Amino acid sequence: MDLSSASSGTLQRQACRKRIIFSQSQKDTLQASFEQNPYPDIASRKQLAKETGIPEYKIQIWFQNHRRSHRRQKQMESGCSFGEDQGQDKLQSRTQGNLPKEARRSRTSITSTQKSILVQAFERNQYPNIAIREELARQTEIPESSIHKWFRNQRMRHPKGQSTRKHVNSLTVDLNLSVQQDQSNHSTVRSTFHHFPPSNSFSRNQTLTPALLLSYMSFAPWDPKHPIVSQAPGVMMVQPTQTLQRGENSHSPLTLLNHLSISDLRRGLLDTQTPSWPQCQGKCPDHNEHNGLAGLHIQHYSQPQPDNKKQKWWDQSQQDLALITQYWDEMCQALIAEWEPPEGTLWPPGFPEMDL
DNA sequence: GCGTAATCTAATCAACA
DNA sequence: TGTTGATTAGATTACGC
Repeated sequence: MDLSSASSGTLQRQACRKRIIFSQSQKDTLQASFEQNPYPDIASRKQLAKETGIPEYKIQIWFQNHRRSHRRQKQMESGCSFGEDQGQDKLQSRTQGNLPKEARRSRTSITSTQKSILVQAFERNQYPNIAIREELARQTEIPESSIHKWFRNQRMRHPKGQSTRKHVNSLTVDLNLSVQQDQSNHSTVRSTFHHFPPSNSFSRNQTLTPALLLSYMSFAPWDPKHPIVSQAPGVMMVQPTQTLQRGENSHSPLTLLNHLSISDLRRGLLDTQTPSWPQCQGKCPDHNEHNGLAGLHIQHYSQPQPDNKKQKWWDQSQQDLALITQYWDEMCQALIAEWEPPEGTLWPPGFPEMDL
């Protein structure tokens, strides 16, 4: 199995373990145990697992969820007051750390071989779905639940910036984005190509977001001392916006050669009030979604996104994309209007006649 | 629509090299 | 003592009834 293949947000459904429904007798057993002790140790959980036939890690999750709903219920009963109950719960939960040695699951020791497998998988995907975790469990002979914990701990302890950067890079690869520097044409002029991805490379799950567009643009080697605007004969190719918008099957990249200042475009985009980036309203629990790129919101595609979120995001992106392309058109038209091709400008073969 | 299983982050404890 | 596996609370998502 290719562990990297199932890593994108497209696997929303497969990403989650199949939900099981406990039978009434199983619930009764768990409930009875909960009333005796809402914090069962590993031995009790294993005993419950044996009695109910439910895997031990699921019992652990059941207790976690049940404690939470129990707390919520108590809060409701006490008029939503964050008072003593919560404090007691917190105290109780924290004292769990002082439980006797046998209360916790024995610490899994991971060998260097096993670790190298996990690290490789982690480098490919920090959020493995159940299929990948189970495959890793099979490969390493470590329980799947321990693998899940290992990834959780690894994400926590791994430098965020590293993963974010890696992620942006992977997006760049995914979208066939490339920035090429032509060093052959002119010895004194920096001719920079900016290839936009073929429009058909934007799938539902690989949305060209404004932030992505900007992050792509930021790859352009902008140097204020050496603006990209060239004084040399050059070529400007602009793919019609409609192709980008309609997603037509065009493989010819949108190319700007020599005459477009990326910083201008970027400034224009940032100055534009209309594109509304998805904002975190109030607190935003998913801190991973913040990478500080110009205060924009970079979607984490490696993490499965809920469908409703994806849909909103997609809808938003469609609107934003339309605005961007509209701005793009305006920019291009302005440039075309102002630009006078120097004598001797060579048009590429098959390049359509432009009505200048 | 609701209850809840499954998942996430963040904080913390504790085993072990 | 630092590293890291295990556990917790709290928040959220989404499945199944």
